[in-house]
Amino acid sequence: MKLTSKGRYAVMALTDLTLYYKNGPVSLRDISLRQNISLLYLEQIFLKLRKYKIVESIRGKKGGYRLSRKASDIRLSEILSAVDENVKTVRCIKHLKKGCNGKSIKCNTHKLWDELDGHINSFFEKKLLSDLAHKNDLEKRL
Amino acid sequence: MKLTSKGRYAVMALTDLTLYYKNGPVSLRDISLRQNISLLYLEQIFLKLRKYKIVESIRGKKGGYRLSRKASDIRLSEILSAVDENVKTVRCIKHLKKGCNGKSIKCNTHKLWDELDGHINSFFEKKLLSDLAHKNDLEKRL
DNA sequence: TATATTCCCGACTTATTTAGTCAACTATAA
DNA sequence: TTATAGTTGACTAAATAAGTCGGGAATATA
Repeated sequence: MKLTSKGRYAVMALTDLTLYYKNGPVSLRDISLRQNISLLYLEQIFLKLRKYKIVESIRGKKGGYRLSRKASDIRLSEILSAVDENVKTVRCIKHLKKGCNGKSIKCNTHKLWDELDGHINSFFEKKLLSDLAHKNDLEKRL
Repeated sequence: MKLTSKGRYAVMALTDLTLYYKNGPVSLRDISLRQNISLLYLEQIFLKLRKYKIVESIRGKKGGYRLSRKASDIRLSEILSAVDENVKTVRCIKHLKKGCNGKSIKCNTHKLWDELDGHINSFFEKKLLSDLAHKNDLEKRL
């Protein structure tokens, strides 16, 4: 089990965005340089974040992105599901085809994976973007 | 994030083993047939389970495997780590190379992943093999 | 002792997913 | 009118996971 870098990057980038947003929007170029994430890859990621209304885009020169809500209103679970890091460990569907109908021993372990899903999801639902972005972290570095 | 099928199979197979063990050892062939998991793949998995002293093997005709301890003494975390499902979401090492030293904003999110690791690990540490294998599940099907 | 069964083990192939790139476009500030 | 920055789909490369193969060793039983 692992979290892929896409979700990690999304969280990192949004933390950066939260910290560096002041008056104007923050460009991906800047985030890319600061966080050392490929610009082209960031574009892919922010496309999804925009579709899920986590960020808003401003085009053109001086353009960039800004959060569409307060950081304290954005759950990490939303971010991860936006970039398709679906915290869904196992789907029974595959097995159904082979005779797993929820009654047989084959399904003995399903409840376990369901519980696990719930366990992980609740972790990310409790965490807010604002929990990660502390202004003082930023100031220390300047 | 997802749990791979290797870990899933390991848990399924051991649940099966627990339920079907009576006097003699249980062969992988039987588990393979009941759980619909490739025999060759099971061999791979049980090799690791044996190395980690979760099961013991009995060779030869009428051979097979048995648990090396009571099911109530086997944590799921052991099973998963045996088959290399290391529940380690992110290692900072990769990033260190690119300048992540635990102080910069790049590491802002690390604490998060560490917490997540702990959260998931504690889930699997609390769960025992015996929690999954209930004799009555078996009897219902006979 | 011969044979079938079962575990043992490394190497190999294939499939799937993730990570990252490219090219061509649209909008807008200066 | 030009440089900047987001938009989009398609593409490639790399990594990982899943699964297979072939040959070997141990042992119960006939």
